[in-house]
Amino acid sequence: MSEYNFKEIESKWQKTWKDQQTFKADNNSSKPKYYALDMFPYPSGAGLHVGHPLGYIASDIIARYKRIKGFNVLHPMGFDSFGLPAEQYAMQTGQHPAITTEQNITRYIEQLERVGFSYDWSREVWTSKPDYYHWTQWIFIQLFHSWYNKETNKAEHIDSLIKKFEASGNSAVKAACDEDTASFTADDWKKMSEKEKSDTLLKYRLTYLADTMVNWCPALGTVLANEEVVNGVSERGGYPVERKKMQQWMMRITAFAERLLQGLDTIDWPEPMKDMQRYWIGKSFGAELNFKVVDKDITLTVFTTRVDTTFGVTYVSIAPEHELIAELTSAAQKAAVEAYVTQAKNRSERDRMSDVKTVSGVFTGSYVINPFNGEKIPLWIADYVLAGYGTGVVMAVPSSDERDFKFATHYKLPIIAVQEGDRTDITKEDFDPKAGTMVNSGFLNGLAVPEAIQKAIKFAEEKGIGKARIQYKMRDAIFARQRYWGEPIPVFYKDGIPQTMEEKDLPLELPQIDEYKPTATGEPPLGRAKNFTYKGYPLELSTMPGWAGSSWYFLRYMDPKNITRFVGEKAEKYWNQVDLYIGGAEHATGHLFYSRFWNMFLYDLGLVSTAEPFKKLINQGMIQGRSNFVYRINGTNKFVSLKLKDQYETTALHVDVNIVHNDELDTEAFKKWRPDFKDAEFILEEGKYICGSEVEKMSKSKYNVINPDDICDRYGADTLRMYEMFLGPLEQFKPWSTQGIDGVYKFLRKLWRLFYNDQGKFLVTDKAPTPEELKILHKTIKKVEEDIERHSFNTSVSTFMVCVNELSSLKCSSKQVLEELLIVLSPYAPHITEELYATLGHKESISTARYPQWKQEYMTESEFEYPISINGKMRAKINFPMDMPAADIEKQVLANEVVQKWLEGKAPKKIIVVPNRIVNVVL
RNA sequence: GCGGAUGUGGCGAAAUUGGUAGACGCACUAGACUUAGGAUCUAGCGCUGCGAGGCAUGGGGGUUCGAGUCCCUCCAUCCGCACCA
Repeated sequence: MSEYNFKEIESKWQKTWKDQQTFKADNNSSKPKYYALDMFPYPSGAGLHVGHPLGYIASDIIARYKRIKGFNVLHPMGFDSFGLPAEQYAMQTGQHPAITTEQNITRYIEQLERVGFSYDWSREVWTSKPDYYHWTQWIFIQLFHSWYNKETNKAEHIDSLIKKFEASGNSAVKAACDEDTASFTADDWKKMSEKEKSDTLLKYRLTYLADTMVNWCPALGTVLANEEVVNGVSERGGYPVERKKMQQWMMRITAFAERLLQGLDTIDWPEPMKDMQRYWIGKSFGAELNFKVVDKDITLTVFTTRVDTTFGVTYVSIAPEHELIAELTSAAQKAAVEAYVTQAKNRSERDRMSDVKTVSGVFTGSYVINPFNGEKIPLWIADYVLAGYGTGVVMAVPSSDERDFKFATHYKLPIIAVQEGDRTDITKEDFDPKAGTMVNSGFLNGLAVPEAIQKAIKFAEEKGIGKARIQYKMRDAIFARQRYWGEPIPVFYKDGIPQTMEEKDLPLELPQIDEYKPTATGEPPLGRAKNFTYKGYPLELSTMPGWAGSSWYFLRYMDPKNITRFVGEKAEKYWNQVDLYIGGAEHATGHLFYSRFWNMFLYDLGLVSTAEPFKKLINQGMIQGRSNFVYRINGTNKFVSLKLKDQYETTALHVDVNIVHNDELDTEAFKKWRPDFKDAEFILEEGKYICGSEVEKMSKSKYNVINPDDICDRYGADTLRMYEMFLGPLEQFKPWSTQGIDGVYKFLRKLWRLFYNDQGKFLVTDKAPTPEELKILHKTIKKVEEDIERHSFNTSVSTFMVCVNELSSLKCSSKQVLEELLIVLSPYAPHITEELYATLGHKESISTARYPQWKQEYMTESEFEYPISINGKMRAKINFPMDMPAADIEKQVLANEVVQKWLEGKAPKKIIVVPNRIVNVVL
């Protein structure tokens, strides 16, 4: 072969790897293990674009690197194949989502294989396959039969809770449970009916049914999770979303709040990612305080982080959704309150968000007593109070809280300063509510804020009017969607009591239905299934949300074919934990959070060996598209070039980036692109039509999608891989551009020419390497190893380029040198290195080679060229032996004539010699 | 508003613990070889100046013999959260 024929080479090796199962991971290996994982994709109809493989290439480099470093590597791929788009498509066309999904996956696999990933395809999982969701359902059942014991601080089987109830009721039980759980004795428990017992236990189960306010999307006919609602409309489709009370399956993730928070300190994740999760959990320290309602037998409890300001409370405000509002409203205020509550409830999420600045509220007519000073203060309803956080009741301290201040000013409520520097009437800029010492605050006067808080809590606890409390922002997760294309929930209802199916009867397969829409009576699509029952009882009609299957798939890869367990014990112990997880930062509060939750739960049950599923996480940045535009003069079929467009009234239109080269439009191709442009005319600048450009998300509708197959056709997979790495730091967001891909392609051809000249003559010899060649090689081995360990892939590509340039200008032909270079390069460019490695006479794949050990002795220099700086300016360069003492260097520097010239006869104040770095002369 | 990230040539970017800023690649310029070149090779390429030199890492200030790197401050862009008491 005289030319670098990447097409032939790549298809040959991809076939060989597949046939010989080169990358099959071994579950019975004595080697150390390494688990490198990509976030598996949702297979969309559009196929892969060049942005998808970015993270996959990085993890593949690491997987291949670890293999030649002697690890047994698990590097799997699969598909998150339940999801809304396939279902939407089914609703429009009637095609079963399973068919759509399978077609898309087939296409994804084809595309992935062309890039030459070293996946162990024998472990492929799809979340929509019954043999997979069997175990998703099984985990759901385990959650249902568990509760969270705050004493042992872990999840336990529900039986241990029932025993406690039987022995002594629930008063001594410390558990994560619903807020409204009433207390009962052992006798009460025994007297309860089946239904009552079931209802009680639901308040403790880790997955439970509850009436909650949900985000209901009428257009999609389903509830949505908070993170699926963006700006008051659905993330997918952009349909309006409203608040609605519905009975839903929930996951008691809040039980794990503290451990999910603490666990962050034990894992190697990007700090911004941890911060997002910390913020999502939203832990705050504070206290609850009781406010007795005047003339009523009601006490309202508030949560506050600033008990120290209690003397400054001038009113108490309550959320419009609060259950006690009717009881708390006086006859005189009844009409006003009802009107306000109705209006507040009907306000959509979107209105509320776009309108955070307006204050609104209404007086209830009731008063409460400030527990610190016994003063009577009014009780207001205000929609800035959230029903779902804390107790839904807030003590308002206008002098120290921005919102309370606004509200008090608006409704002319009194304001009492409780700290030095507090504002009482006008808004002061630079107001720090934690700075001043306490005033007007009885026993707290003169204290600084932290001490005042401690003293106030102590006071409240002693008086029995309140206590310290830790509050989290995080809410329990809704675990049901009224959709078809998801895991059926393995629950049936016997006399209205929810029960889980027997494990031996799993999986509960998705039934066939004739249409994928909700039923006429508003039931989910599963309501259309015939005989959808279990033991004669009706089954749950909701399905699981999208994150169910993805919350544990990393465990299934360890033992994907196991039919008796979600993962075999031995396999789980061996693979243990994902060593490196690469994926997008957009999953911070979704997938990554839920996966940690499920894994921690399984850990409590002794089913997995590590509490945290992902030891190290890297976020790859998104590759954006670069769109091109043409400018059509309004009302004509004339197009004007970029610089001249301001002289006309024009409309910018996206143009297919494939008919634009370096922003110059191929006008002939443009005329053929779409029929209505057949007769297009152009106003050119300097004989060219120049297009405008913009960086946007890659999408079909913007005609800016670059397909990896096209790059593979033109330059080959090895070039694609190296170029994507060369583009810049992995974490960075960057627009796709092929400017520069030639440089990478040239590099690979240059590498090829080290082995074969233009006539196809094999150049490699058994000649002993020269010291210079060894130095170049070993510098490269060391640098690339360091780069991979710190995930700086872009600099490695540069290192390889320098190495090949230098070897080629030395006309290096040494087999020893070239072979070691190939091994080091193989994770980046697996096909070409595999081919060349074979031409050196190897029968085994290069992935079985060992990463060469770099040796300092080849790199050691005898001399170092010192830059000499005078007063911080570089003025000369002088060579000195590596181990020369600083004092000798000093003397010789002063004797140097160039230095003398710059010194102009003056004696230096001091001379700083940094060995093997620099000599600095200070005048 | 709160939290986070980023800012270096015409462009993508390097600079790992403060030590010759701009490695490597693209684009560009000149030359060589060639019937030709979207091939290959050689050289040049931050700005400014004829030159010695001077000026340059978003702006301003500081620490240091020495700052892209550390500290203060301001600005711009992007991302996440957003009435969380």
